[in-house]
Amino acid sequence: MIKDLFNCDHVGKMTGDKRREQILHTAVSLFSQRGFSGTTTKEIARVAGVSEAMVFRHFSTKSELYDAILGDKSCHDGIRFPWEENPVLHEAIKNKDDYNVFFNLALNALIKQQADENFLRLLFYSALEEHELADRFFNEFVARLYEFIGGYIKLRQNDGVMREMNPRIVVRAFLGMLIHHSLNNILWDRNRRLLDITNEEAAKNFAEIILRGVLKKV
Amino acid sequence: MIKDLFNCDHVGKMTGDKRREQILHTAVSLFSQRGFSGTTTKEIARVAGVSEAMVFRHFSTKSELYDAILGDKSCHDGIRFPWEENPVLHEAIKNKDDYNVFFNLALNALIKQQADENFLRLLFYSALEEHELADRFFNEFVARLYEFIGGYIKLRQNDGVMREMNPRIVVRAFLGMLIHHSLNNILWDRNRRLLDITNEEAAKNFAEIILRGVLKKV
DNA sequence: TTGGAGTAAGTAAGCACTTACTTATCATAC
DNA sequence: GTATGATAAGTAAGTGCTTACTTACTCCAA
Repeated sequence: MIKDLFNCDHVGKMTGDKRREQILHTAVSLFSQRGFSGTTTKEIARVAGVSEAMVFRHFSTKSELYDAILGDKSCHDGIRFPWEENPVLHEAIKNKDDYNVFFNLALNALIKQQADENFLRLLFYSALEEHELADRFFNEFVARLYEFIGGYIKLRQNDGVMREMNPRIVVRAFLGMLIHHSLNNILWDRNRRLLDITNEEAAKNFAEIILRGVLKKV
Repeated sequence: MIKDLFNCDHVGKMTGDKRREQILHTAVSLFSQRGFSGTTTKEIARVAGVSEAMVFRHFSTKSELYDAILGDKSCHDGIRFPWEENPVLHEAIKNKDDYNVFFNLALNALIKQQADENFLRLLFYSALEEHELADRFFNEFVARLYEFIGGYIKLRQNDGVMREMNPRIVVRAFLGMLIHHSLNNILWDRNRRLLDITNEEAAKNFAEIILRGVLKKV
């Protein structure tokens, strides 16, 4: 019963691919909690419910196990762009509905970051530890996000409704609010002592602030 | 000569206190670069230019060495409030010169964060590793910062010049811009590929955005 | 001559990783 | 249907090296 619900706890033999995937997910979870050097292969094996030798059958070194995260499907799920499969955002952009563009971007980001706490932790660990993962995420995701949001701002500047200023500074300010808010909730203020608001409230306020900051008239 | 410049490299005997301090500073530097579990006592000793036994004479365990950072003077230098010894900010607050209040807060924060990269890295490592340092910094510094800036916003709301909204959300948005910008410069975009601006430019733009976001009329 | 600064050379436990072996699975031959 | 054998999943018990930490000592200035 329970084994069916948590298919990771499956006891007995598994197919190679399934076991590999399970070890990888266990590793991601542990690396995100304790970092690379804070995680031991012994513990990965223990949590995955196999012997240490099995870990090394599937991944020849601990580093290779970390590197394999890059190629993992669920990792690339974390790198899903906001404009993909988001008809509401598409509509808002088409209609040049500035508030809903920024509100939607904010809300989506906050929800995703909240749901994938582990991925955010992993990303920060890998940035501090200067692992390729951080670099790749930056180049493949963040850089494109800057182009996308920056592009929209430039468009609205050409329309004459937004003030002339470096669009990328606006993007940095906006993403700063979002990431900092998530980081507070995940890392520093888990019990919401300083600020306890819903994602909707946060998205609404951040969208308002950034728009008033950049629009010529509200 | 060099030994005088870098008083840490002093060879030969030192007084106990001086050696203790030097080992501590070496440790802070290494912990901030590689995290707690990524740093070995052997390397701390090597970089400090003493035997490992000396490290354990001054600090009975590796953890105690980490904990000692909390009590270190230079750590509390990192925790220096923006309203201390900053007459320009004081003046701006007294005159209710909103732009200069926020511009000053931003510029000071950015300069300090840039100068003390190591401290920021240490703070993030300790937050991820759930070390007391992060908690203490949050309670002693961040919480008070929220009260201070939030208090100013509330004051200006009572004056009728700022919109009615949760002041703490504004503080979060503002600090988010600042910290995220520094984090980008330190961690992800060291060569300023995405955005290459001076601290003054950043402070000016961030102050403008947050003020337009919260003021009734600019 | 004594007390504190300093070290060389340990120790036990823990680390990433290996070896030599045992079990389960399943297609095929009978 | 059942025995068989190849193959892949799995492990217990290591390997040598590194880790945090200790011991038993030397050196030197006051």
